[in-house]
Amino acid sequence: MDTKTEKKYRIGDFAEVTGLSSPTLRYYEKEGLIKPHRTENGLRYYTDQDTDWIKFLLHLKSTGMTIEQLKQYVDWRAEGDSTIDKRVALLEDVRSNFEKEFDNLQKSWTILNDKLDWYKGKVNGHIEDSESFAAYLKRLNHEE
Amino acid sequence: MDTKTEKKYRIGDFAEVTGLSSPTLRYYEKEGLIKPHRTENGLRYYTDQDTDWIKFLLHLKSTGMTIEQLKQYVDWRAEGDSTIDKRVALLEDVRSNFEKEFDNLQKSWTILNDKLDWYKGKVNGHIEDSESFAAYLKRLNHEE
DNA sequence: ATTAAACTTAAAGCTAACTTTAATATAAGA
DNA sequence: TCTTATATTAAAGTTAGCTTTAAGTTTAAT
Repeated sequence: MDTKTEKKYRIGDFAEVTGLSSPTLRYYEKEGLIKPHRTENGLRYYTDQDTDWIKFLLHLKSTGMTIEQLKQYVDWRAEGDSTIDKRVALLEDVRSNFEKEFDNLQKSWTILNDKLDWYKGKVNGHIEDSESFAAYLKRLNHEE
Repeated sequence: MDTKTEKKYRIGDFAEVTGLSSPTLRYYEKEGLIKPHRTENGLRYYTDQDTDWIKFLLHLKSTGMTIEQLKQYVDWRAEGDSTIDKRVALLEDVRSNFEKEFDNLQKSWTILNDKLDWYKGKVNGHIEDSESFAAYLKRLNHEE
């Protein structure tokens, strides 16, 4: 009566599922971020639960968490519910840094767009050829 | 009748102004991103125009432009108006990549926040202890 | 005039996050 | 059964973007 036959992925298939390479998966394992299962012959295999974790891990990574921080997170998780506060504190710290960086990025995006507008204005002549980009930004109130 | 006495910054002061280190400024110079002036004794100095350029460069950098791409941009700029199309194309390419990455970051930010909410719900008991994070995301319609 | 801080160069070193290599073993399909 | 794909390990190599070092020179303040 097996209520749920778990799908098993070998490293190559799991690499496709996650968008990572096999060497990267082995690297993450070596760094302690994943713990795949093994067949009786010693081959790695991964399950759908591992997929969930990898996806979450990749989101954390793109918010700026380093491998080392992720490792810390994994270790705390393995210790159980007594470390929830630490995990929350870590994630809140990551979020706070990320938000700062995110604001910077928005600013940079604005400046990049301004520059493209400036080029276009220059090319079809509705911005004075003599108006510097710095002056243009000042006029838009986008300078720092 | 000197209509405008330009302020001159030595590398250490310019480092403070830009938030970069002196070695980084020398490195950027070696890579062809800046061309400071020199005193008669060979010391570098920078002007307010250089500040504008560095600020813009740092914005481009944070949108994902590499040193190499910045160097290309600088070279084209030095060639004059005939390369405006190339520069615009480069910046548009950078913008497009940036926008994709930005969407990802927004998604990651959402997931990070969901995780923190999940932890909080778990701790003060209004999320079933048995509800996995994956299930929680599904309930919020935030899964991939 | 002296001294300390700041500058000069070229080259080597560092860090994060992989990627590649080499030599070998296991597994899956015809 | 044979062949080919995929797996195994440990270790070395790569890349971007700086940072540090070493040995000497210039500047600024006392």
